[in-house]
Amino acid sequence: MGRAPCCVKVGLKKGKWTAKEDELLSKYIQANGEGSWKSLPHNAGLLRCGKSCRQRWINYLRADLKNGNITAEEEQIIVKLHAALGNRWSLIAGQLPGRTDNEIKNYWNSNKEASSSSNFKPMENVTINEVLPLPAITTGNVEKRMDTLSAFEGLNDIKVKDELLQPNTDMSPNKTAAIDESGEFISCRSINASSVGDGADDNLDLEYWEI
DNA sequence: AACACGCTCAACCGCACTCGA
DNA sequence: CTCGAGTGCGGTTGAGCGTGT
Repeated sequence: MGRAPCCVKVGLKKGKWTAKEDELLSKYIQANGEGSWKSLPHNAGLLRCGKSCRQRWINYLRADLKNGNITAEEEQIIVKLHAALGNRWSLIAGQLPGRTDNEIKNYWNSNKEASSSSNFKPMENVTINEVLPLPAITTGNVEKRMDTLSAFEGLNDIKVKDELLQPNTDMSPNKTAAIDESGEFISCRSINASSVGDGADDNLDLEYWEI
């Protein structure tokens, strides 16, 4: 027996939003600000649940949203960030001003066949030798900072210093990102978890985005 | 013209997390 | 410390639309 749906109250509306509902929601938030989603529908005169209002506002009504298709530049960023972060759409959206997690998720699900195949190659000649902080990623009011591995090319074997193989707080060990000195994402996925912590000479199953 | 099929995307659902009492 | 309400997030669904036959 699961948790009851959020819109279980009798009379709450579901489905497509009307222009009138959008107007009510927009006006209320412009006057009173975001937050208190639970009570917002009642206060704004909407027969919707709070979650529905929040989602509608965040994904479609916010003034700073970008209209139009994902650009080639944005696509590149999405692919790289997805390789680094996996399906963490809100984090990815945080790096693309004007885009929402839902929009990026839909885009990815529609294009993943084209995006996921040929651009990743086995990583060679790389030693991961330093842990660097990523720039802070902000989602909503929450700022998240992640430790990552930094990869440098030009060495013969794939080695990771043992002391660097520590799970960070934001990613599981097999979903660790790597960035180069300039902050570009290079190595982003498929660190074999069984290798983590086994020693400096472990060969890791790494793949990277070829810049 | 009619139907089938595939794609897009808005919206829903439920779990996870946060925070205050 | 525990619990519960509120909120955030990612997965999934399904209506609508375009395209091919």
